[in-house]
Amino acid sequence: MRASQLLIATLKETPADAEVISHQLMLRAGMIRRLTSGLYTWLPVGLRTLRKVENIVREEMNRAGAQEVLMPAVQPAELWQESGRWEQYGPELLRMKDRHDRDYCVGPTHEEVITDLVRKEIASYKQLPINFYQIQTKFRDEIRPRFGVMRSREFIMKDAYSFHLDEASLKDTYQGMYDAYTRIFTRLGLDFRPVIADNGAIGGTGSHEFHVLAESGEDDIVFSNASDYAANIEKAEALPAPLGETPERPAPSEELRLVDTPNAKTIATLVEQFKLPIEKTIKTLIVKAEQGGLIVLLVRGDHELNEVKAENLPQVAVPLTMATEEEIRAAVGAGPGSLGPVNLDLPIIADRSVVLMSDFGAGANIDHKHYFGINWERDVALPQVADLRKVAEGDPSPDGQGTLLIKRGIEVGHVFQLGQKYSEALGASVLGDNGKTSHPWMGCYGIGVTRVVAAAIEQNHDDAGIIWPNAIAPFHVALVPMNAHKSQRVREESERLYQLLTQAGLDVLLDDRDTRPGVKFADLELMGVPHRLVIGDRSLDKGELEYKGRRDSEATMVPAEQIVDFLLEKAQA
RNA sequence: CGGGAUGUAGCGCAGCCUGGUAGCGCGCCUGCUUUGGGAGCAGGAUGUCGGGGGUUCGAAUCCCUCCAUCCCGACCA
Repeated sequence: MRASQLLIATLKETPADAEVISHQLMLRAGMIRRLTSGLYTWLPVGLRTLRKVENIVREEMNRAGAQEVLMPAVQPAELWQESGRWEQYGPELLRMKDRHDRDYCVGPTHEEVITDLVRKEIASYKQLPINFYQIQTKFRDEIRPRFGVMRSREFIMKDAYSFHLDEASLKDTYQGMYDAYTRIFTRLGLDFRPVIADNGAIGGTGSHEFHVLAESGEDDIVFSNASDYAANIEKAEALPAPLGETPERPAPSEELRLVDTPNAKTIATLVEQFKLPIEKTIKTLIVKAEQGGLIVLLVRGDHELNEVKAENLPQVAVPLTMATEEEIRAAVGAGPGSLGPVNLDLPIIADRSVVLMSDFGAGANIDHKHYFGINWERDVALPQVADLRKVAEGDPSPDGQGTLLIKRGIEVGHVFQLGQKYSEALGASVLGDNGKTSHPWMGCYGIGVTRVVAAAIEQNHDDAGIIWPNAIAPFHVALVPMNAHKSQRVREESERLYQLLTQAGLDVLLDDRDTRPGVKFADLELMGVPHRLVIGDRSLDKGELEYKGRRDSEATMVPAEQIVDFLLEKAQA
């Protein structure tokens, strides 16, 4: 590619509405432009990288035995009504009508369509297992699109769906996909971790997310410092004590007393005003119950509620909804800020750590009053116990080895054992070797292709711009001729190298623009081209070429006759 | 959905408080010079001042309203 024939739409200044670095750099490098909220046009330079990501994903999916299909982006409401998700899916589902007033949606995912295909095309166990994938544009009407292409409304996703006669076969393919994902993200040159994930509302038996580690990530990932345990914080179990140890509740040492706390509406002020250790306080959260009415969740003052764990409790209404102040007053007689377990006539579920507390403080369910010196059993009956809290750094690892660290991650992939939910709902069935029909077991496997591009930048950039891993760079190498307008030799040598390197299989950008070298250097660095060759009379006199890697601080001289091998090696690293 | 902010040339911004007919930097176009790190000089083009309504002799500026975008929140007692 010649730069003179490429839209190099670089920007010197950072557009004001770009928050994260990948969004800023994608705009500045001329990779994308925003059309409107959550919708982006991919410019030529950006598209080259996007296609490279797609191709790596495609190659590895094929290698893993999946078959590529392409399903419609627009889907009929009927299918979604069959699966029950037309009602279930909230406003994220973009719905529309055609000229005949029939309902459609723009697919945020394709379980329904693929299951429909399978129920029509697959009839025998002999055709199983089978795994279909596509690379498709999805639409999710996010409440708040942000971070550019990282959380946009329209995005490209690789989604795969596998079908199996039994659970064992599903687990087999699941492992195959897990391995394929590991190969994909390794080839993409990303620093990633597979982590145990929550199954969410879909249910199923197991799932892993693949996260790219980056400060700007939207998820908290927990790791053990002593084993390979890694999980989304949503899923990480909070142990009451390190495995093998039996936690004990200290004996009471204080009397129960009612204290006036007129200004203590939060844990923070309570701790500050009454010199109470924060781990001797309780947060009393009141949420809507599944059966109607309210239910109380207790978490230690220094802990945070894990919303997903709460939602997974059968008694708690989904989605988790905090009671309003009016509802609390009607049920308790006191307002938020003065709530506690003593004399509380509502069902209570306490976190594991809460029932290990003694001599603690909590609201008295009387406005502006708290009880201090509360002890279980003596002052209030032990409630139902559950794992409710988010783990914190330093907690014991759930696998019994070491303690937990927390890092931020960007979710770029998700593998999921779906079970039979969709095959049952849509009535997909196959005949087994015993002559009986059964609903196939399903797995689904997603990769956020557009998000991968942003995640790669979050992980690979410096002050000058993007630093692409070789595998997804828009160009492997840029040729910068010096003084081309004066030196015929430089022009000819640049052309020759361009042909030579291109024929060697490299993606080469010949910067033949009529601008000053400084402009070219700055643009090429911004765009993240990993390798640069300067062709000038000075070095040609010595039979050399000047090479500089994007991360190098100094250029190095390379004998001209070795340049192809030299670059081939560099571009594979 | 709640709170905050912003909307002026392609991009980044000033002007608004105190109304008088729009400006700066970058970019863009022309010419000359320049060519190893975002060139210099000279000349030039580009704005429904987010939309609509109102106040006024007069509105980018004041008032009302709508829209769009961004940020924060929607996990807290």
